[in-house]
Amino acid sequence: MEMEKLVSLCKRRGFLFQSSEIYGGINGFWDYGPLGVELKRNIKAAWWKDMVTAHDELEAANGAPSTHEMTGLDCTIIMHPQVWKCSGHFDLFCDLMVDCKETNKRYRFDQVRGRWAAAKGKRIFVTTVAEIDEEEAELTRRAMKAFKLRAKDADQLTWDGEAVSLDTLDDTSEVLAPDAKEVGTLTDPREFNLMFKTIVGAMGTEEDASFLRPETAQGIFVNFKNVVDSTRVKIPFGIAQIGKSFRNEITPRNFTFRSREFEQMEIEFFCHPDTSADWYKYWRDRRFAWYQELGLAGQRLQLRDHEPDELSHYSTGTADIEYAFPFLPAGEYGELEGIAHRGDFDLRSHMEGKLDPNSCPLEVERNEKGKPKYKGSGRDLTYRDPVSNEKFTPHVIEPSAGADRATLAFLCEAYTEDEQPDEKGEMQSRVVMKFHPRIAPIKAAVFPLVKKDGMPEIAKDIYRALKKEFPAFYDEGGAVGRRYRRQDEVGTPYCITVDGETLTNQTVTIRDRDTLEQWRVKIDDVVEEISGRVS
RNA sequence: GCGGGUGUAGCUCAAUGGUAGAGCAACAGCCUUCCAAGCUGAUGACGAGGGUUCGAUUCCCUUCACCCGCUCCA
Repeated sequence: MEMEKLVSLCKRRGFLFQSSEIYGGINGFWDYGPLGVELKRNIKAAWWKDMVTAHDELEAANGAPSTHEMTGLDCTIIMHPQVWKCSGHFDLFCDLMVDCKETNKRYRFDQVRGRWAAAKGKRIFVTTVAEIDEEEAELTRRAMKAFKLRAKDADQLTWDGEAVSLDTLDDTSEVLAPDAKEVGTLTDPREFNLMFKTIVGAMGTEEDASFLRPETAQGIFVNFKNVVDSTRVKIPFGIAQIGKSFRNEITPRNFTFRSREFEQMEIEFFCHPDTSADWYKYWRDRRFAWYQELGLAGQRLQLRDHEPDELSHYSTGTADIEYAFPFLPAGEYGELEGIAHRGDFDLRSHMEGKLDPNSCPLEVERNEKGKPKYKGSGRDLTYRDPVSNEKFTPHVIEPSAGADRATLAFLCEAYTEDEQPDEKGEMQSRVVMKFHPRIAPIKAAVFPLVKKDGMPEIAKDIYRALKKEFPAFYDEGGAVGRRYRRQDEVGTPYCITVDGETLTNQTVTIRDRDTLEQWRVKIDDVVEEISGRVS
């Protein structure tokens, strides 16, 4: 399926629009139209129901180490700025970057290190981004090459000072960029804010700057103690949240896949360190099955465990649930959800101060004076087990899903072109959105076969009864075949038709979107019949 | 951020230095007793800004957006 067909259908039928379209649009922002909002709401509602409200905490789920509880939360988009400093986002998301005009590569200004080198009467600042233990060898290799020195002439190369970070230099005109052949190809450092910055308070200044959250997770961590203290939940338990997050993506692209404003569905699951590995496996498999149950059952969905070298130092396991979106090259997958074992990194960071993710065991990152680089809250976020009386910092399993990406995947998966016979028996192409009935924006449409003999009145009564239970649609215009096709294109799973037989025996036909099969049910049973199939 | 391409009606496309046509969709009506594209009618567009020109949708510049490749994907 070509992506343009889906994009076109999404606009034509009101699933997705470009944000601010009448003004030319704005890059990285998308609006959900009348049908899109129903689809996405259904996906979020299914997630919330399956993960939170319908969860059975009295019995251990299949594959789970024990019973567990689930609860919800909804916190603010703007939070105390210290949250982002301790979470690590401030350092990761607010960087000075330099670009190399020769190689088009981009580097973090403070991560490029180099040393003044001189030979043949010239002096340049040779740089590298190599690991610290390879730095000296790499600098030497690059300097020799830059001065066109052979190995036997190594003694002609002289160094001036120790290797330092690039951000200690005033200008970059004599810098040999890490991958460049020419000198002076780096741009001036430019601020790269991947978090949206805003000012809190009408009279606020830069000192009152805060950020729109780049993930919903931190709101859960900072409320961990509130939830434990205000409810009777006991570990193991999870806190779920659905909400908007914002990232100033460098290259928003691929329809809604990488948007600057997006919605996440996240669970932070808190458990004892000893059982955390089992819980990680449980969530990984459970979340994968969730997508399959809602219709992403084919080869395009995959569960991929991260390679050890992909993992953060503190994570003992991370897996991505990925979908082969049609806009990606063959064989490539895009992330729908990541399930990460995060250890005690987050809670400890909010207690003690930002931890250095590269330290092992994890230690607080410190500044030149030996003080924590970013001070934590100082609050005790440990947990005391009421039975064993053991006190520990819970470990966290984080299934973090993108609601917009899931919506897009369901749209892609649903889009189907098939051939069905017309009234003359000739095959005609048909576009049908094969949504799982649970997430279909409209659950049922009601048609009078023709506009006479009281059929519209009967159809309208059925329509009203259906509408009390779920989104339904009434249509009496044009040939009935055309009305069926219209519903196919928006993925309505069932069409109910009032015909001549209805007038004599009080039954109507129900037509299945995918098979086109029809069967008759009594008017009084229609609501129950459809309800049983769409919830 | 770099390079290439594109931008005309809701969608898919056409034409033109003298303000634009079609098909489908949508709307009203007719006809229709089960799988769109019969009939009649009315509606609807040159992404934005600037320049050249008597006159720009057309040529030029800028900008915005989308697509492809690179980069990025924390």
